[in-house]
Amino acid sequence: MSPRSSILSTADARRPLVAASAVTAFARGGYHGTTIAVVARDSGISPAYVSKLFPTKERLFVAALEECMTRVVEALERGADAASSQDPDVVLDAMGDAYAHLIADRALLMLQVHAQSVADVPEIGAALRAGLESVTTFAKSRSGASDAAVQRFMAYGQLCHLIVTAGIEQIPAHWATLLSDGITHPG
Amino acid sequence: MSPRSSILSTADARRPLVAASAVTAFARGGYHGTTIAVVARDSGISPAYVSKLFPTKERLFVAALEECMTRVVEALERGADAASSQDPDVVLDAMGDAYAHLIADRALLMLQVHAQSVADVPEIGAALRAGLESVTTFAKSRSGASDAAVQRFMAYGQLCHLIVTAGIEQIPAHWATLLSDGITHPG
DNA sequence: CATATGAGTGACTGTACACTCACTCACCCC
DNA sequence: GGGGTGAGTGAGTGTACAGTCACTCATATG
Repeated sequence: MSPRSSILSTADARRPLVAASAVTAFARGGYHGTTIAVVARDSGISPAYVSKLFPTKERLFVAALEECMTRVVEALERGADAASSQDPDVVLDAMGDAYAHLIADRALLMLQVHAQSVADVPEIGAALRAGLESVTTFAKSRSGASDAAVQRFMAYGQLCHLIVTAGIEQIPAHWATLLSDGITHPG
Repeated sequence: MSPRSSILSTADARRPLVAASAVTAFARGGYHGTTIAVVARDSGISPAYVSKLFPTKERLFVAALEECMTRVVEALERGADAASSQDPDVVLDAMGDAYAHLIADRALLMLQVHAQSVADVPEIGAALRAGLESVTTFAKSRSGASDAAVQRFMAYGQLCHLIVTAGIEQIPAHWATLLSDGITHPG
């Protein structure tokens, strides 16, 4: 243990930390709207080193997205484990609540929306599909719900994304409450 | 450019044409990923003149989004008019089919996804909310369906956006068909 | 014809950004 | 203590792009 200001780490140890910073940074500005310099600042390292850890911006975004989708599945898992019964609809509901709780800070939600926006970049599209596959298959197999119920689960998840990104939950008009009704918000 | 080939028009007549080009251009690359020069080329005018017609890129995007949302409502209207009965659920279904037909070329769909992505830009967020308000209120009032049915209509619309942007419809796996099932695709 | 008005542009400016490279320095093993 | 390996950076480079401006020219009217 050197008492020195040894901030040295291994590249392999640093990469996931940078990916975690990238999640919040890209969530804020999207793919094109976020610079490597911002991710570097959030990570406490130089832009040059970010580029060394992730050879292209695209790869950095993919790493962030993978991190994001992993956290989503973990949240669903925790929700399912905490369900009051193992009835498929109850489990699915519990997953929905867990998801709503997870995205209270908006970062994981926004990143998914941004990813949709640039899914035509092949590597990003592939990562998005992989993430959706794990979410969907997990929701289906863990809950044991019908295909239709899982589809509905995902559909209302997407509606939730729209409500948050567009800021609909703060609108008092009837059309807005109609959309938000029953969608669990962050406190 | 040779003065012969230039066809003079009024700025007010040209603006909507440029907005229409902007719809497809922004749909392709999103807000940050699309340059004014691209819109200019698609419109057959110079970048400088695009900037004269729309003083900022932001305003240009807003114009495109407004055009987009207007076309969506018009499509819903046509769908409702073509419904086989005036039963609320039937009308809503007909609107869904009309929407699916409208977004066959993906441009109007992609633009909405891109708009979500940059909805934190105040003017764009406002335009998005305005568009969603007109879609939602129209769907509700024209169909006469329950709030819950309209909410479901919108939720599955969002799921449709996800399916198309992520390219899920081409995946033969079960998780993918589960999501796409019953969502009308373009031929 | 003379002059005004407005459409439309070429050339430019300032800036921002992804990525590179030569380099420094910390740590480890002898 | 000396040399090798890899962490980490400062200073660039090339490029792309939003917005500006002085200008040309077409048309309209007296």
